Amino acid sequence: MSNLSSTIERYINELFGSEVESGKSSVFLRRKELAASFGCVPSQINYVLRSRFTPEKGYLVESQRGGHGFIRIVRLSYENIEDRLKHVDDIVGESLSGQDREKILAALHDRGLINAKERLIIEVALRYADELGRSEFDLSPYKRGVIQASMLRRILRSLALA
Amino acid sequence: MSNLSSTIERYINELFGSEVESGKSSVFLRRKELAASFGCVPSQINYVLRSRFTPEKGYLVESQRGGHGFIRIVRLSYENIEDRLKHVDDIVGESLSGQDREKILAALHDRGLINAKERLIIEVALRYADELGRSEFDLSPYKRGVIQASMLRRILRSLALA
DNA sequence: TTTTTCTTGACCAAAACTGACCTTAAGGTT
DNA sequence: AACCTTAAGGTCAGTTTTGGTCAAGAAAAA
Repeated sequence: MSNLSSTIERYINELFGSEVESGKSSVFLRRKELAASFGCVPSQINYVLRSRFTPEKGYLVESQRGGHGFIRIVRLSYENIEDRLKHVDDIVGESLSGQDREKILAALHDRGLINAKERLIIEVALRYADELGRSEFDLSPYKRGVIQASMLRRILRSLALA
Repeated sequence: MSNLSSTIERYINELFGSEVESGKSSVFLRRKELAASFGCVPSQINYVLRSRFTPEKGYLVESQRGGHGFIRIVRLSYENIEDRLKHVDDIVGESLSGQDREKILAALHDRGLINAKERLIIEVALRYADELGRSEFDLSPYKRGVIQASMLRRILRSLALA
């Protein structure tokens, strides 16, 4: 529990403050300073970012090297995560056929969980994965469906956090 | 907080003014004057242009040496579909490294071509493809980059057409 | 015991900035 | 014209300042 990474994670979360509702808040860090203040090597910070502040969890991380470099963590809001997450596993099964895909995306769109543009992006990504699995890796339709299902689950999870 | 380059970048952006809707606006500079007014060497201006006013960010830079020399920065707009498609192919190369991915998505986000949520979806989809290519199919980093590049191209093309 | 997560340090990459040296254009001089 | 001078801007390599990556070992969890 009280390992360094979790401590640093907690510290960064405190930096975000308690403004739970704001749609999109962000925090700036200096890698070297942060590492120094926790008495660890700088790459430890990268580890924390890589393992805790991922897009899959609703965060975007940007950075700049060189003089006045920085690390910026963007959090895309944070509300009734539980509810929305619950839907995701309900809605997306183990494997997704082409027809499932359309039906599910239509349903998500209807329910207002995604808008038209988001639906388009997801659709294109899933179809590309399907096509690649067929033409490049010669996968069975079922396996391709499994891949699409996990990709969709990931996207929806990250969206649920966002 | 900010470095010189970013300050100069901001200044130039102010020169463009807020006429967001004029199809193709441009700005003229004298390199030496600008450098003098920011108290830096002239080549600093070239650095700012090279790093901030790139085609990827939607700009073209022209210049003329000699007496009455100048630097002209043109802000491009992509009104018709062909231009947008061409721009997509322009900025997404053959293969994408993890850093290319972040840079391109950040640039598209900055320019308002995608919003934070859309960026998150794309990011998660690309990362999933990358991870799958690595852990499931044991692909080389380059090949994984190729896959991500084509996936991103498809997504952006579909958005350009929409 | 096996697997996953954490931690570290050596090495790498990129951004910012500077200054010495190069190229090009305009306009005057011969 | 041909040449020279002056007034731009361009390039490049070196330095400094950050952050990034990766692999190996330690610690914790399963």
